[in-house]
Amino acid sequence: MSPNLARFPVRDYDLAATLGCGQAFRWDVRAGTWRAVIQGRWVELHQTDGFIFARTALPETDWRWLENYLQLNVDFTAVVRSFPDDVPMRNAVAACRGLRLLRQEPWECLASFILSSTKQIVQIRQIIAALCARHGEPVAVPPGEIEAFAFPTPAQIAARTEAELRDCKMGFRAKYLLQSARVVAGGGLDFATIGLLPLDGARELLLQLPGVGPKIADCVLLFACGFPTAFPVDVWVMKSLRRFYFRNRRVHLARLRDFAAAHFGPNAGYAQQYLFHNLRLSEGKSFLREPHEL
DNA sequence: TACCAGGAGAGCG
DNA sequence: CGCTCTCATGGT
Repeated sequence: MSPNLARFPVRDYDLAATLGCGQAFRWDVRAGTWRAVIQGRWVELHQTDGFIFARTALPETDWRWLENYLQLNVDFTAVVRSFPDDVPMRNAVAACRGLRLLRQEPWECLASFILSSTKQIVQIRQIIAALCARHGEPVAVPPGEIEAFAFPTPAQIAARTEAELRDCKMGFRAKYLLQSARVVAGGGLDFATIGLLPLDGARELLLQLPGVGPKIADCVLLFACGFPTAFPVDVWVMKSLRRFYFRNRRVHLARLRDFAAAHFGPNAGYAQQYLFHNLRLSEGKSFLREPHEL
């Protein structure tokens, strides 16, 4: 096989749901084919007949970066088996079976979710696309493909002004992104060590960054740092938990966290993603859809 | 047009 | 603490 092509056998993997569900914001889909830039590499994916097919712009000798990103080694059956056997979880798994959690780059994940607060997923995607196009490095793309950009490094963002970032339509989040970028670029936060800490200690470090509260911290811990019990609580998860487990009563975040740890088990973060998406689907929010043909 | 979005921080009692 | 208000911007 050509050195820029690869093929991975998969079971219980819904690539479209996984890439289009709003855990990562840089994927574009066209005719069932997904394109993005991961770790500075242009990559194109599609799924058919039990395989995920990958194409890169440049030759690859080692595909572990992609296998890791897609979490191909995760035993999906074991994850689902670890969920509580109750009606809300059974319904959620049935509704979005094959939805996986990705393993994203920590800085990109952190920056993306700093930009996510009180924004719709479509708008988050637009902000991040603008940020990358203006301040990220161009990457190699195959002939005929449109230009693509790496996610800007902490140093690249730290070197910008708040006004330049605001020009990417991120509003009041510009200040948070800039300040957090300067902390990370200055060595004030090391993602390599965060993954070695206990969950509470790792969360505490992230919470020190401006613009990072409990929800965003847990998104980074779950989506990028490998903490399977991190449990981001946004409005959707709150709504779902209140409806199904708290008789629609209001619940404090700390209490919710204790409940999640006790009830959802070692893959609580995975369970959270299923509850999130099942509620969104039931309320008319879809996964990322292809642009309409004219 | 009006509403609201995968929140966080500051000010208040 | 616990509550409320504000922060920018644009999709629906």
